[in-house]
Amino acid sequence: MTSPDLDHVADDPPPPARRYTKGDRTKERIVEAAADLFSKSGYLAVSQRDIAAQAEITHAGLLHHFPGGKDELLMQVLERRDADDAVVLFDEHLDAWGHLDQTVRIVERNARTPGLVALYAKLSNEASDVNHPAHTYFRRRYEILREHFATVLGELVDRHGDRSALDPDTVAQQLIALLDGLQTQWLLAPETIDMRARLVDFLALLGVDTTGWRTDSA
Amino acid sequence: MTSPDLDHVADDPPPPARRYTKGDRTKERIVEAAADLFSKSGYLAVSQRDIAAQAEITHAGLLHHFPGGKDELLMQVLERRDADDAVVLFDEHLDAWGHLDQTVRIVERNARTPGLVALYAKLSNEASDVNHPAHTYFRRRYEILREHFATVLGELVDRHGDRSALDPDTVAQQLIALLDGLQTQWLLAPETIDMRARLVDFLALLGVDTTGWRTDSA
DNA sequence: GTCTATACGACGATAGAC
DNA sequence: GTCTATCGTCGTATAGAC
Repeated sequence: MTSPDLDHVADDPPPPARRYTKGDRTKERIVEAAADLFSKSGYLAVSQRDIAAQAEITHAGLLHHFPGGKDELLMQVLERRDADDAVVLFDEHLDAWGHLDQTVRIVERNARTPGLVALYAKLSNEASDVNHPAHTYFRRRYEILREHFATVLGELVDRHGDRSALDPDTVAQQLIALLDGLQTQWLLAPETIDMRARLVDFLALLGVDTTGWRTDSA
Repeated sequence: MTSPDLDHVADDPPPPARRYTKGDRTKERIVEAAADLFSKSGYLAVSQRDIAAQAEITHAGLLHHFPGGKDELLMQVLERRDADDAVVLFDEHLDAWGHLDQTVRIVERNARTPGLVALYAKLSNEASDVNHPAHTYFRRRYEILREHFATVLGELVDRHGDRSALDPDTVAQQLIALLDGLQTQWLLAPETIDMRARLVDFLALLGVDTTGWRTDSA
């Protein structure tokens, strides 16, 4: 799937509460430009020079701030988006049903931001190579997601005891797989698939009460 | 998912039953080299010069046979693999249950060929861009797959009438999504997931009798 | 029809001046 | 902190030898 998560993934030491320097503002501009271009054209189609131009800096100037080049920029963009999603996904005030509801909402939002969704989808596959700059990031990401949904689904299975044969952890893997796979099809041919409806169908199949969600508006 | 399909996708006019020329053999060597390198290193990491070198030909010589460069080579590699899978997937002597059984077998085989699986996975996401050389190919591919599984699932739903509320076409979308998504997780962290077992779980959830399949050997 | 030689512009990367 | 200059490699293209 596309966005949920992290802060957790990038658990750097807390930033030393420094003052904003000129370089920080330049960095900001560069990351902004990178996010914009990545979302529009994908990761691989964008060059360092493109990003530098949009940030109104030289190609070499960009590399001064981000020696890792596109890879490093990419991580910045990912972590930035993740911070947003972590807020809604890991809200401790929600019960299991509420968490699934949030998941549906994230799917709905994703359907409105194809650029970033496509970026995540491409990356999560590129990153299967152990040498890819985002490999560790995505491994951690899926680990956290699986844990999250296993907990959520575990609670729901306990409540509707009728399906107690289902193992929360493996069902979580299935749920995540479904979300990812739906996105692949949706990105390829948006008019042929209703991601939200298919997700709700699956939850219904699991025995989750989806009344109020079930609007098959494809 | 990774491989099933086509001949159907590349519906060129039947080849004019020509004799093998020297160039055909060279083409063969080049496609072989491309398939090998793509599987090992992915599509984007491989250069035309790499392929040419492995095929023992000049970079420009390669372009004589494949003016479209890597893109054209890519399609050759894809269609070659597809020809194999079409045989087992679209076998008309099989009933619906047999077709699902073949699907499970393909998943098992995929688990033994990570290179090509990774290539397909990366491509099916890269190809969401309408300008990608394989965009049309993948659209067609998913269309055929959905049709195929809709038919298969439709028959099974008819037999076990108890779940007749399920729409074969949308369930087919879910099944394909599951297969794709499981691969993403498996490529990223093979030791954490059993693709075959998760597929069988899903089929069981649909009410398909999976006795004899259920070997949760993760 | 098969292939080599050669060149072009854009890329990621680095060194060093200001 | 930002620049210019330069490197080797990439995909692409063309001219012409065999």
